[in-house]
Amino acid sequence: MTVEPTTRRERQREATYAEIVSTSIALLRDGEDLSLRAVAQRMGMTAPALYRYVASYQELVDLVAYEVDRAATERFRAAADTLPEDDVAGRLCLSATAFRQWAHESPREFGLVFANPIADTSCARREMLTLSSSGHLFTDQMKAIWESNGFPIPAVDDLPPAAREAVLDPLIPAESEGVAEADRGLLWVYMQGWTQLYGIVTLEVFGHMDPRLVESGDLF
Amino acid sequence: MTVEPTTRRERQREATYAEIVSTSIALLRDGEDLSLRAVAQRMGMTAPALYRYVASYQELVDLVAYEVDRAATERFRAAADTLPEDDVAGRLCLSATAFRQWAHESPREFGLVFANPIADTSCARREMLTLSSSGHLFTDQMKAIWESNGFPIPAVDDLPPAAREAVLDPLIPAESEGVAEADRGLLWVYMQGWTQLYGIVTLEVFGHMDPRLVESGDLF
DNA sequence: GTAAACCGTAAATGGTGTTAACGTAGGTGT
DNA sequence: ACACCTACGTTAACACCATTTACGGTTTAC
Repeated sequence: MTVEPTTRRERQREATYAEIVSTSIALLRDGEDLSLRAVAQRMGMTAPALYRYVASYQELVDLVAYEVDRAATERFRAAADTLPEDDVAGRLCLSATAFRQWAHESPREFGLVFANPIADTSCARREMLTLSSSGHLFTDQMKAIWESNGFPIPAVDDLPPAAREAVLDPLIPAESEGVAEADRGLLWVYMQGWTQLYGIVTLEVFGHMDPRLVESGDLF
Repeated sequence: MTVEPTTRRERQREATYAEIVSTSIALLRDGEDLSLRAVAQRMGMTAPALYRYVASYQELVDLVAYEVDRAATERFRAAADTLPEDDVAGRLCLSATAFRQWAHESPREFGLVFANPIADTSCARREMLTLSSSGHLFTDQMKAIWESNGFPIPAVDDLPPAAREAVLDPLIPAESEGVAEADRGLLWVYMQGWTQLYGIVTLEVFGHMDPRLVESGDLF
């Protein structure tokens, strides 16, 4: 990963940096809400000290959101791993329902990651977004299905111009690596599936959906 | 509507009640964020006075969200009214794109109405939700299309059990009035369409979607 | 060994929602 | 017409929040 000229000071710094994030996550898990003061207090520090590590409250939120996404993705991956590797469709299905279940168990975390404005602050997450964990997982699984099933994907030339741009030069979590340009139509169907899953789950989590709709019309 | 034993006092109360909401909306429109103090100041009052009218900040938010939804729905309806009444499909399409455009123009208001948790506070909106304006508009338009086109809808007996419950006894904005029980499959396709539209728009507004995807794979 | 960078502190500023105690006008009952 | 009471507003205070400033002590580097 990163080079490690760990000059002890940098190690210590990195450690508290990690502790800040983990403390924040613990805070959320305990149902309290995220604040600089609360995080600092749990660490035995005062709030202004955190400004040595993060530039603002929003930056802390972005950091935590990234880590939460990373951790949650592990769950989605683990859910898929209960099936053999060749059951590609089943694996995606399990990951998707794991995503939904996670969202319902921890709506606050879900809101943090997936229902927080990103664009306006030109924040630290714009860069992180391109390498978002959950996005990578789902595109990978999508690719696995396609390589196995060979289900039909739209030709990249048949896409609307804006869509063609978007799949050829993605700004959004999508593992474009390893997908030939001609097969980028795959990303298009990924995006459509993702909006569907995201829409359902978000409506449910925010209470805009009938709570009695459990496992029915999921992805596909 | 309501009976009107307006004893002058009640009229005055109702007036300031309305002023609170309208002031809040004006506040949002000016880009400032909603707070009891800000609203009170604009009205020439002090913040604690507002507690004579709303029980908490969250209740104010719910009230404002409801009114914002009502006002926005007028826009969606007006957009549809640029087409003749028999172009039912075109009207829905226009309303949907108006919805999307509105969400982009006023993301704060959009977040207020559609990306705010409802269930946890067991709040005042749970009742309001059942008669949400935008939900009614879209179900009405859906019904108009179906009555004109007669496109295929799933039989209510073919639905998964949970879905059958939900369409027969809806908790969610859906104009079930005037739809025979046997035709409630219509509500099912409404919900599916709504999740799709909602998913796309929410992703876009929150910046999780490639900004270069403008008008492409909308509803249908 | 000395200078500089780093990391923490306390104090203060201005913002938030919310509660309590208090006055004062308006409408109500006799 | 008088007393009463309720509704509506005030001020003061509490607890919490992000953020800035100025200051002290360690750790590193030269």
